[in-house]
Amino acid sequence: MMFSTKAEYGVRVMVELARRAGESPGGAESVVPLAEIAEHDGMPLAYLEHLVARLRKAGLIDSRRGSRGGYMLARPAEEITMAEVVEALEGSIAPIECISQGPDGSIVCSRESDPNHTCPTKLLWTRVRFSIVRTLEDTTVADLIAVPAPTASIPVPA
Amino acid sequence: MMFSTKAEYGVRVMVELARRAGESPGGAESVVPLAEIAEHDGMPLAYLEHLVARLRKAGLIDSRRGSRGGYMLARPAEEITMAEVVEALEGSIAPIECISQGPDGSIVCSRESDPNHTCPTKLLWTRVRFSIVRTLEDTTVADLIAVPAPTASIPVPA
DNA sequence: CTGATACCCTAGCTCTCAGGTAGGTATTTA
DNA sequence: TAAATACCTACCTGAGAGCTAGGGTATCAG
Repeated sequence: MMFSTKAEYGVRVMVELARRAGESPGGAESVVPLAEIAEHDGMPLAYLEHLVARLRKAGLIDSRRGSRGGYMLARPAEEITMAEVVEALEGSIAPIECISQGPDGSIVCSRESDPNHTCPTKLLWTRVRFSIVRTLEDTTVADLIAVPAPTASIPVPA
Repeated sequence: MMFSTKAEYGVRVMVELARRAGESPGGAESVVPLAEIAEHDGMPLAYLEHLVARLRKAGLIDSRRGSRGGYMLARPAEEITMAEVVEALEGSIAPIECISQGPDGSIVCSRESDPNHTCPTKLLWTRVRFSIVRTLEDTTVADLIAVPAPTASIPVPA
């Protein structure tokens, strides 16, 4: 297990916001109260509030306070990648503790404090990290709202 | 952080075994005592013993007991993939707790106990898992023993 | 204005588990 | 036999995931 439920829950919130954004019949902004999402998906409201705070600080969602308030996506669902969402929730994406991304974008291995002792596994973790990031960047919120209908193609066990 | 030091240490052990296998001048089998690797890489010996036990049970290394005993790779370094190593150490590869691989190879989401409620994030985690596994399968122990000079940047496969 | 709604913030709680220690037994070589 | 080494089981401990608690603050309906 690698990502925590922070990513799990957070992504589900984003998907739910995107779904309801398409629902609004008039020109309404369609802000969604968090309690509604929490109940719909069976996630603890108080915990979601923490995650949503991170998403807001990352500029991925906007909020409206007060009665009739709630949250909405800050940008169209097609323009929000999972890389942004996951990074906002989990922090910098690193497949293993010793690997991180420096401010200049280069991959840094904390085992290599001694410069003439390169870490043999750095190549592996760099590759893994790259493939994860690329996959997350290639998937947007919009990709996840179009889940196929549960009716067809799912065989019901006897 | 996603993989633990189990993967980190275990991979380093495999690489070290591969390196010393190429050293033997005669036709010697070149078994390596674990204490030697532990000291060379600065890893705790008692902890390594646990990890090595997993690698042995997975058939990735062989052992010889008694004085002058030690460990050696069970197969050529080119034929041992990181997917095997990491899976032996960490268990089944899953990017998140709710996702796992069923016995038939299909990806299972534990949130989908209710068959008419498909999990919207399953697509994402499936994609991420697939990209991780593919990267691990494409990298062998042999790829890591040839560490480039500290100067060069690290290439990433397309 | 007043209350209800719902966002927003800070603290702290609990249980799991990564990461490691300890101490013993079995097996081989010299 | 003595030393070296693999092998096994049990235990310990700090940190962090995954919450809960309880307040504060902005906004809107009436």
